[in-house]
Amino acid sequence: MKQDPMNSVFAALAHPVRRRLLDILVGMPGCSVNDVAKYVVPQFPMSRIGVLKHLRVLEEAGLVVSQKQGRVRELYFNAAPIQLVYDRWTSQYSRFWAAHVNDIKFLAEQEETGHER
Amino acid sequence: MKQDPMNSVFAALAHPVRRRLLDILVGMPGCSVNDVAKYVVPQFPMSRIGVLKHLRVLEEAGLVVSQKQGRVRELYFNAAPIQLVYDRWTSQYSRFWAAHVNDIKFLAEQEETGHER
DNA sequence: ATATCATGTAACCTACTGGTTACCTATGAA
DNA sequence: TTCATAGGTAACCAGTAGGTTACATGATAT
Repeated sequence: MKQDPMNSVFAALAHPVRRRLLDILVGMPGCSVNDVAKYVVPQFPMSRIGVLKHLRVLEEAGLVVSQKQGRVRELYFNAAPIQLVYDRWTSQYSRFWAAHVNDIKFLAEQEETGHER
Repeated sequence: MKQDPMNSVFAALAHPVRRRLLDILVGMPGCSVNDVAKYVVPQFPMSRIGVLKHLRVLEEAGLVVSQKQGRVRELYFNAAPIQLVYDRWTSQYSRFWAAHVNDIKFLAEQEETGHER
């Protein structure tokens, strides 16, 4: 059905609740399902099951990986699918990105020298 | 409804036909609606109106801009919204991109020295 | 052992997305 | 003027995405 694996990634990123979920997992890796629900529900009112279903979409896209510890499931963000998308798009649209490569080089040097921000 | 302008960008990118349309416009800037339909329909069988509706979604997200010349509409890809998304995401997820910054630096130097590929 | 808590499944409902056909408008060509 | 062509609107329809409640399961704490 989804012959293109990028498709599920784009589809997963299309919903604001799922992007928020990724934000939360980036900031708090290893979060449990209930924890993550506590953080997202005030902004996007919905039931715990709603959150669960969004998490499943993210997992099927490979953007979230999880590991069960006892009865809690630890959730982690996985950047690999996004990087795949990025690589393909930059090679295809590279000339449209020319204006930004200097910013990226700057960021790269910041990372190398250990400077934060 | 869409308080976040990034939302419409992500939503627009979520559909494979719309991503294909962007590809076509990157390769053939100034294409007409009918031309673009001729290219996309063999891959994604649908009517001209279907293509038209996808184009509208892309335009509302700012990913496509158009300009009417006589009775034909010239369509162009616009990278600005994608770059906005990219900027916000890299600043937020920068540490997850560390493994790739060297590739990006390499790409940047390729661009500077005018090397293609 | 029992109660509680974290997670998951099932069934269902609503609204919107993605598609269609039919018709309309306006420009360019004969 | 008349015809063909490029584009657009309107109305409609089916499928699925996103949400719910109710219930089930399995691990932990008392």
